[in-house]
Amino acid sequence: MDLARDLSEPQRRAVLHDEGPLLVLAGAGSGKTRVITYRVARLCAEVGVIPWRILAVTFTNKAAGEMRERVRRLLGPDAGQIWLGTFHATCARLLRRWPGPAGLQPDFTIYDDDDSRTLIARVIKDLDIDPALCPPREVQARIDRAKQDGRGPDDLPVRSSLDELARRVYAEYDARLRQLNAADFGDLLVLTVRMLERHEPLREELRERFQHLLVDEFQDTNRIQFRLIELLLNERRNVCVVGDDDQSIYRWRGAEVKNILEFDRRFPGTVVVRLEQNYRSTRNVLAAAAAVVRKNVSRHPKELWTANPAGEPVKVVLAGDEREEAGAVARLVAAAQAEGLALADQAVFYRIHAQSRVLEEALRGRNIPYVVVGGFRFFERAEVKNLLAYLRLLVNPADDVSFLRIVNVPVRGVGKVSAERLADHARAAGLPLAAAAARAGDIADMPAAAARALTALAGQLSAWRDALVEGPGEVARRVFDESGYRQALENDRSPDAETRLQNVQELLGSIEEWTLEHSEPTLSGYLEHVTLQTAVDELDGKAADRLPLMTVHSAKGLEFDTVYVAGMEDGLFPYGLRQDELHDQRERQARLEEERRLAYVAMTRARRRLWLLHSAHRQLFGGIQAYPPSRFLGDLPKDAIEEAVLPGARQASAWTEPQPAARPAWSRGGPARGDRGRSGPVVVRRAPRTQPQPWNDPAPPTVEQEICQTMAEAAGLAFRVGDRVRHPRFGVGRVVDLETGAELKIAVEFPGWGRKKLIARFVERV
DNA sequence: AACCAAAAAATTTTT
DNA sequence: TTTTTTGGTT
Ligand SMILES: Nc1ncnc2c1ncn2[C@@H]1O[C@H](COP(=O)(O)OP(=O)(O)OP(=O)(O)O)[C@@H](O)[C@H]1O
Repeated sequence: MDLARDLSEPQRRAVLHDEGPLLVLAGAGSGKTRVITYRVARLCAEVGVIPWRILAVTFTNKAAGEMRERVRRLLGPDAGQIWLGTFHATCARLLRRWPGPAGLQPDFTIYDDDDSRTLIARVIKDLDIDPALCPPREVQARIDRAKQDGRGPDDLPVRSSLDELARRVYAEYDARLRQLNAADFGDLLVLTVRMLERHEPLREELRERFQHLLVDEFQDTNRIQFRLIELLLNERRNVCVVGDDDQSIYRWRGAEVKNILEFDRRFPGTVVVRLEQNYRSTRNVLAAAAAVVRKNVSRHPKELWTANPAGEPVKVVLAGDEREEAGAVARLVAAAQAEGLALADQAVFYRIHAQSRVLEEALRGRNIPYVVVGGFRFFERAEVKNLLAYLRLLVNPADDVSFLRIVNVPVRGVGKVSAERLADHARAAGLPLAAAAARAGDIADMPAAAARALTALAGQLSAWRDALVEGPGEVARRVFDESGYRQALENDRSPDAETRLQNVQELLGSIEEWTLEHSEPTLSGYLEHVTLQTAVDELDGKAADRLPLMTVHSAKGLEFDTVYVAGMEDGLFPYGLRQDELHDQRERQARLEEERRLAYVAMTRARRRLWLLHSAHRQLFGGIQAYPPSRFLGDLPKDAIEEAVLPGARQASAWTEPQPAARPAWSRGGPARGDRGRSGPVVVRRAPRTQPQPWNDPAPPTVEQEICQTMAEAAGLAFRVGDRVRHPRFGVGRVVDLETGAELKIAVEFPGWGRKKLIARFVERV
């Protein structure tokens, strides 16, 4: 470990900081994560802190894995002992070790978002509340928020009838979770905090145990996470937090920037270290990003400079529609790859997942391998969740949500009515569904066929449970075969049945693989690993070279040589500021600032090259609309950027007939009335911009020509303005312009024939 | 109970 | 536009 070589002077100060609270507040790419990594390594190697006495929290499992790997390189195998993970994973680990004090039983199930919503819907039904008055999504959001703030049902404000309903549902939902021996994501934090608050001996034990706490990305922690840190700190207060208030992008799910901005007030005596040098990006990239975030009013101004070269200007590209935009991205990626830049060193970002599809199509069209991070995740697919539900039921027989999921998968003649009867009976008898199913014959009004199926299922479940000793992989395979689910999928003649079968096979493979990688593999451990996966975990490096596609949120903390941001339009990025939906001006302002920070995060992921693309028109959620360029593009310093207009956007006037309301087609109740606000897609009438350069003009090629050129090169058609070409009919001429479209076209000036537009592949270079 | 067609809803961002 | 829910038929 060579601190002098690997760290700047302020970084070293943070790494060498002795005891007491430490705050590293610094801009993007300034080496904050490196500080945590080296500090952990040094605490172990030089200060002599025992690795398992260190707790370091990262934002994603992937970040944790990378940090562990780096520490391992600095420290050796002891790195495996460090408590290193996300808040959720860390809490799950604590709760697994001390389930009792938290009010759980060992092998409790962790419910993901979906499971939790399912249970909430069920509770609403059981409480005889009209679901129309009380949408499960809405209630779930309230419960989540409450848990993030560490509030129970009785702490909820009651200002409306929905508040009152939500409070009742929350109370019953929590009671149900305990009954089912389950915890939702929020509970992982809530139960851990409550356990520490209420059990002094355990609190003291853990305070004694963890001599040092370190938290990365502290700007996006919420109240209960802050509380957890407070509870774990002993009188030496060895806590090191790092973050950047400009990168706080999770306010919407309860993150409190205050946690970092007021950290030194909450912990008097905090040593504050600022890092002002960016090591990641070129000067142009940094200047562009800084110009966007600088406009925020509520921020702590900070210095950020770089010794890196100015590099290429940031490219701003206007496309006619989302397909042209996607095509341009695909071509640029291919061109960069042809120049030797691996796909994994590039990345495409977007504001919302719905944008990925058209990009995927364009990439498939060019045979560019890609991976979509987040979105519809593998473990969220119905067929995968079905098998997982069986497995969860083996580990936790009280898991009624899982039972209801699989009770008729594969179809075994237990329909809605029978399932409902079973549930009523179980509730009256105070039994879990699986236990009630074992004696289904005793239930009044239960059809004989359904009763037989239920008893058989119960029998199978207990047989598989007995087989758990054979290992997770073996049991999973048996469940898939013996439940008849495999048969059902094989017999299914629908077009995507094959994919579903493959997905389940992949799940079985994933279980085997996980089993091999762990010394004491338990099914319960695997299930936890699956549920606590974060989006970017899929990006683990060992796979083949693929282009990552992700939302800007998922990109936080990552870096790539070249970054493409698609959809830089007002109404899409910034998103969600529509005046007619969001009346509260303060809230609007706060959201706009968060969108700005989001743009800052997106741009500062780029090391060398940054492309910002936007479309004049876009089809999203059904309807086609005109979108003005993102206001963030207007903030970019002119001397750090270069603008280009793709052919589809040049004949803009043809496109700008008045568009109806700027809202999703499905919610449109006629044209929008009144003020649409400054945000959101509006009708734009854009004069065609930059004319193509005359061929004899000495000016350097415009970006659009450059784009066309890189695209052409990628297609194996390397034409530049000025090249001499031969055409079978017109003879030899000189290229004066390039144009993209479905086919690359070039404009050629032929002596005697004049200027001709030709499809490039019919022309030969001479 | 199972299946299919028609109607309704949904779209930020995620652990 | 796509996905989920519903209602009606077999
Ligand atoms: N002292 C240094 N000298 C050279 N390179 C460094 C130094 N410190 C960090 N880097 C490099 O700079 C890049 C950014 O570092 P790091 O990810 O630690 O920054 P960060 O502040 O956590 O970034 P962000 O907040 O944007 O996620 C990395 O590629 C890292 O290897």
